[in-house]
Amino acid sequence: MSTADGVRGDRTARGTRGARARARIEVTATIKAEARAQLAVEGAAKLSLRAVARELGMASSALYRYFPSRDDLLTALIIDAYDSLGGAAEAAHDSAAGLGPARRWTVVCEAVRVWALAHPHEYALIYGSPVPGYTAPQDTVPAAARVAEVLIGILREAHRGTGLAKPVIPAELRPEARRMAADIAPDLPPETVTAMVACWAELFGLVGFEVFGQFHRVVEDRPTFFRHAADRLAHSVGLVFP
Amino acid sequence: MSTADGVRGDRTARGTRGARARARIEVTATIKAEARAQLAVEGAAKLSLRAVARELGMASSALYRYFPSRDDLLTALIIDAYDSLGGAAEAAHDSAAGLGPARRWTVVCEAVRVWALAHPHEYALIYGSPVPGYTAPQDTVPAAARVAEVLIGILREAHRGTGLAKPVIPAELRPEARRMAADIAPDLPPETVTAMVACWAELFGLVGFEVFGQFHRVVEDRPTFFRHAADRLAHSVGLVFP
DNA sequence: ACACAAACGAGAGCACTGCTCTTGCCTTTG
DNA sequence: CAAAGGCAAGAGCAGTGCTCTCGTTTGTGT
Repeated sequence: MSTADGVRGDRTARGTRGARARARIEVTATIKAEARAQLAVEGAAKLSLRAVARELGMASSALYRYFPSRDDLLTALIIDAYDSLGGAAEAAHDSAAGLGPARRWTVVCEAVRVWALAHPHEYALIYGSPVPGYTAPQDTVPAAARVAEVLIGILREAHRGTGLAKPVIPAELRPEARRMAADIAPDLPPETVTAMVACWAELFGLVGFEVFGQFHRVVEDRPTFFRHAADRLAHSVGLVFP
Repeated sequence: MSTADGVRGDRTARGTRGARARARIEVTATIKAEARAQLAVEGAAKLSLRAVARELGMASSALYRYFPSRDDLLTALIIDAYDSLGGAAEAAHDSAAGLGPARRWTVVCEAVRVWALAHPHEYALIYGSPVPGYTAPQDTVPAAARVAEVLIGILREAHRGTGLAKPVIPAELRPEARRMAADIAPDLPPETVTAMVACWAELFGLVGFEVFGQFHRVVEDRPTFFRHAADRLAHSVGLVFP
């Protein structure tokens, strides 16, 4: 057999064995780190492959061995950003293990907000206008779902106990609610899943408005405002506070 | 006096009198129109001054007589987009004059959604990542407030009648709520204004998720889903359905 | 009415970008 | 050990935003 390790016929860097392959993933990580640093300073629009290469002391053309195009570099950064945000949400959830579902919901929401404020350009990359070709690459889908997964987990646990009220839904939304529940969380009531999807989007509306400056001269005490808004979302999805 | 018409010493195009000034605003409009056309096709990232000039049959350098930089052109487009969205919201509100406040709220929300889906790149320009220097120019503030103004008008009218329930707010949010109410709508209860600001952000979270494809393979019957979400927002801000 | 100044359009040019192609080195592998 | 292929570098192309200069046109104050 031609490729000894179980990797399909990638043209470059098959496997992680060997010094060369190791160097490759290390260089890839270095490039991403430098790109992320420039992203944090200038924003996605001004991220320049040549500037990254210059800072790394290599020829710009050499960079194309690792990322076929600038958009592919951006896509890699997008996936990393989703991962970082997902990790932050999961860490916040774990750190609040002792609290009830409603409190944990708020904690996770606040973690999303804090992460977004700490990484505004990365947040813009994933929840602002999609900069590359306007259609999100399929690779980003699983990474994007991690925050939602955390929220679903909270609802699932509340559903097993008694801390979950079932929202009301009009008849015309019933079929869609059943479809969504079957796809997302078959063990939860369709009404809960529907409300959760809406709250999910609304959460990022709140965070986005703050990160992008839409609350400038409108909301001043933003932590308090957000905390209450997250509580309202929790209530709206059916979580009850003790 | 040196400048006859009451305009301060702008270096270019003082006043609207004269054939030259008229030609100037016409050329300005033509440039913006062509830029908007390219924006709709390619998105803000790929909007090119040279391409606009090429399409208009003029030298690229001539374009700088009308817009000092590419970012200034984008800023003009941003203001126009805010204006267009605000106009759509106002038109929807007027067309629903006969309905009650809660119904009108939903109608306005749906108008925002429809406008955003019809002008995705312009929506991305104003509510996605702020492409130019990351701080929104002050000129955009009044234009941005128009949608919020429509929603406030609905709440104001409901408040005069009996169609507005007062949301509940924790004590720690009281001062901020009073401050917001004083700034935004002193004639409305602080609780209402606070809930309205949150709903405002949440509305654009819902719209943004749909426009930017975050609902891909999650929500299918999006009009119905959104209508119900808008109803929930109305309920959450205190509007009661008949 | 005329002259002056401002506004204008066009062209050349600079520094920068993403990306491709070719050339030579060097590690890995059969 | 030799062939193959990953790798880095350089040159080069087409495109970009933006500046500067140069005639020309147009409006206006004396």
